[in-house]
Amino acid sequence: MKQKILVVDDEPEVVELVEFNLKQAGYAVTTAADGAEALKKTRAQTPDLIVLDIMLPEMDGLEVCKILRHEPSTARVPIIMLTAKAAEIDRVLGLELGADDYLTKPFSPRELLLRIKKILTRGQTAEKPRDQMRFGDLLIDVPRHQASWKGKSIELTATEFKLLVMLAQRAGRVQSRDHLLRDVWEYDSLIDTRTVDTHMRRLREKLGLASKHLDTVRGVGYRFVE
Amino acid sequence: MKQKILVVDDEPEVVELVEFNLKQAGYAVTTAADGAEALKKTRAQTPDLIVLDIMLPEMDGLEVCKILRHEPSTARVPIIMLTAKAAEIDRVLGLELGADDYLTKPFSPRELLLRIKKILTRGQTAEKPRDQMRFGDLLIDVPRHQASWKGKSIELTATEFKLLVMLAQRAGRVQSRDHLLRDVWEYDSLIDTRTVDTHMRRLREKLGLASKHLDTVRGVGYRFVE
DNA sequence: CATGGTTGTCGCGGAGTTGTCACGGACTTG
DNA sequence: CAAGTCCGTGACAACTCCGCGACAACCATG
Repeated sequence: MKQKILVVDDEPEVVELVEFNLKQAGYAVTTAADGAEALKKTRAQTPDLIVLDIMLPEMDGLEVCKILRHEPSTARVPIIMLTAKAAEIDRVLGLELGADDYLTKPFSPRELLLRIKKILTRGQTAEKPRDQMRFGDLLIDVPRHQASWKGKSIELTATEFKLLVMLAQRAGRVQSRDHLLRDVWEYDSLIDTRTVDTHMRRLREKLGLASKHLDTVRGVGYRFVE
Repeated sequence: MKQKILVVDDEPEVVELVEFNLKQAGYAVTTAADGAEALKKTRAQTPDLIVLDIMLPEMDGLEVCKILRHEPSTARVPIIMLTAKAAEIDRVLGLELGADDYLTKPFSPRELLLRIKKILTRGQTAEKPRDQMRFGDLLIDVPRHQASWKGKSIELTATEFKLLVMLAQRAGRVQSRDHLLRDVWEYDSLIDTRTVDTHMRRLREKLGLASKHLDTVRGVGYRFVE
């Protein structure tokens, strides 16, 4: 029994790219180009997962997400959000819409596939809320925008916090400076990649002992280790 | 839109009792008498919740649960387990099948209803707005449209009050200016985000000491702290 | 249409944050 | 082991962000 995935985006190229890759990977794919269509198709076929762009004509992705979450029959369908700008992630997280994951454009199809698999194979019991993460004594609470070590809160600036979250959410995997720049800063920013270093330093200073989670991978980038 | 519940038990009396009570409470109920039937009906209609007896002929409830959890389209359907003996609870828990709750027979229908409601209303993100909130000496009464500090009422304008309520209802979580604009001022108003600042200032002035609850999170937004 | 209250905008200024750069140590490579 | 690359560090200047005072637009009410 193939798993059904609904892809929602108003850019045909994106839809096509994603559709092709997902079908390749053995999923049954349906598509929608705007919010209304997305709602209709979701209700009709209850897909196993939805890939949902934030920027949509008329009704945007956040709105769609909200509505789906309020209808019992669709409340539990996992949703992966696509955002063009890193800044939008704040809104996704802040609204607590319960998106199961998100990705900033441009993204590699492989990356998307990985996340889809992760969500679909985890049962209901498996790791749930991504908006709060604990690594030993280090606690990261995204909606509260607060990190703490052994219960004592750590004061981080906006960028530092975002950087930490990005690293923690991809714990284990190395993130290149370019990648981090794209995700933490706006993706076409003209910022020097060495700037990331500086922010890592400041982040490490403030984290104190907890900075043991932040690994430098020489020649590649940084990695969050558990 | 009625929520669908599937009741699985091989004792007709139990099924009848539960079915009656759930229908009374406004749910759409289907039933199954054994494991195979349960699986078939679940796949066919994706109920919003399943009440599942452990003791079943042929394939028992634990088995059913396991199978459902492994199929993506059903993995997220909440399950309440019914057990005849308290000892069986250990098995339910031990197997980590991810039953969302359990009940030992004999149980009161009211008890079951309570648990069902609890499960169905959670997850829908539905931040049910409380109509009265207290934070220390600060009292916020939404229907009366009134806030008070140590019993003394605070005169707030319409916007100020709405702003306060929005923040308080999401206490702890940071709200970006954009988000506040969307919620307090309807939708895609063309209002400058800096306007939020001004209103925060006025709100703080009027709240006096109570304004300690209103945190500024630089670069992100505002947060109500308890 | 005058009045009083409410609401959105603007510009200023200080505190805090952020990006850059140059230096030097650490690690890699041949 | 010498040259080259890469990263951590300290310092600094530019900038951003938020609180504030002031003001004009708006709106209901008498």
